[in-house]
Amino acid sequence: MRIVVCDDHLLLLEALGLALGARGHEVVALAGTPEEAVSAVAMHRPDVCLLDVNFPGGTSVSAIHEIREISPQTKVVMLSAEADHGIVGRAIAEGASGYVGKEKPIVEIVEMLDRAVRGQLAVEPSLLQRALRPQKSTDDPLWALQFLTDREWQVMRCIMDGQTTEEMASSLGVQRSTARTHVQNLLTKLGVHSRLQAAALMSAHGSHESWPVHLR
Amino acid sequence: MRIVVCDDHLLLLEALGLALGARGHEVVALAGTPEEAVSAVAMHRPDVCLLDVNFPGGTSVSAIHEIREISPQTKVVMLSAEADHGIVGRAIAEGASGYVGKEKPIVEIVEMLDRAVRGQLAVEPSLLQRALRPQKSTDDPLWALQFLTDREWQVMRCIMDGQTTEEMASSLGVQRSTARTHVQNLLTKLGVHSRLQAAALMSAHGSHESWPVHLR
DNA sequence: GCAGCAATAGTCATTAGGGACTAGGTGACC
DNA sequence: GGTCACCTAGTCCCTAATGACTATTGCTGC
Repeated sequence: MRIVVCDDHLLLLEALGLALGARGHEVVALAGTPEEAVSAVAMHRPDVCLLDVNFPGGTSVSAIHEIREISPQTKVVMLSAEADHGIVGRAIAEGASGYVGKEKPIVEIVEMLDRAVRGQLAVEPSLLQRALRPQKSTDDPLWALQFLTDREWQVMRCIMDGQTTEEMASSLGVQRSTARTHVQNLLTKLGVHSRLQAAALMSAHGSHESWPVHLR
Repeated sequence: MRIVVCDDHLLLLEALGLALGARGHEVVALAGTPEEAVSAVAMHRPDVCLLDVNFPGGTSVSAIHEIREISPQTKVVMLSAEADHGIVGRAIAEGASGYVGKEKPIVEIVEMLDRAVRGQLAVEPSLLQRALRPQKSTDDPLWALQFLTDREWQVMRCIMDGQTTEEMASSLGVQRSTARTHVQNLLTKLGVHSRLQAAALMSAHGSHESWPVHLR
């Protein structure tokens, strides 16, 4: 197998390259960022790209799409540090062929890469089940987040910073009544009754992942 | 060098073992948890133990102490995924000889291990500087956390959950006036003026690390 | 026994926050 | 040109939260 590996931990990158090389596979490129991975794939057209999911702003997930477009014969297998079940489904939906955790032994990872190259889906059945179950339904506490406007996301950040209405108004450059309206709309959309609950909602359910990309 | 490696990602564990082996070092044991690392060190008495800091509840840091006690000739070098500057100082204070990030190339990690074995401190100067600067002084926003009582930590958890005073009172099994007093004392101790600010303080500055161990 | 702390409970006055509205201005889309 | 979504700004009324207190109980350590 000809492989491109992408991870932000140089240590893992090099070590994994060695381990895969020792098993008779050819690691044609090491990438430290999804962008590097995309250009490496464009250049080398590998059989498979092993891509760490843990990059800020969902760059990994969007990289899947680019890679599949640039080099359709290249399968993409996601590599995850934590068992971040939520992202499995999105990765597969974007075109990834597999998803494997870093807690797995190398033999299993190689096995997954092999399955991906053979055209099979290389995901643990239990993970796949869990990814398919919660169909992003309206009873999800985070379902409503997608309806927040940009301004409301800014207001959300102010809330997360513990600002009062007046601080919020001055940092947004509007009247306090306006800031108040934004807060109120935000609370209504989220179905909560206080800013504190809104903050709790965000910090409890992976605030980072649900944050819109263009607003950090 | 005879090395014990401890990380919860089996992938990194194995790959790192291979990479170190390929450079002529002997990895005598791989450990998936700090506890395993401690017993592995007790059994093999290695020159150095490479220990991932990323274990919940600060088990890594306490493992340093145990390792140093069981096998004083064994140097401990911490391995970190994120540049978690805050923990560098604690690790060194507990007896670690070094601290290196996973984003470093293997040659540099081997170099650090070598320096640790030679009795030198194997920490990036910039990290060490940053670790020594904020002397846990009273101007640290988290300095006051150590003065919170157990009850106040429970109240803090209620606040983080977005509960109102009444919800808090019923979940703590006290009168609302009592819950109120606890909240007020908590706010005063933290030097903030609202529960939202308290929550922001906790979620912004690594809420997990500063939480007392016996209360999760 | 007494000092000190924590937990409990209460008071009063003030401010901030929230619910439910209305409404003007803007830009996008059909 | 009209509709719609969004940002803006305002009102009235009420509840929740905060600040600043006092006070009792129970436990711990000297």
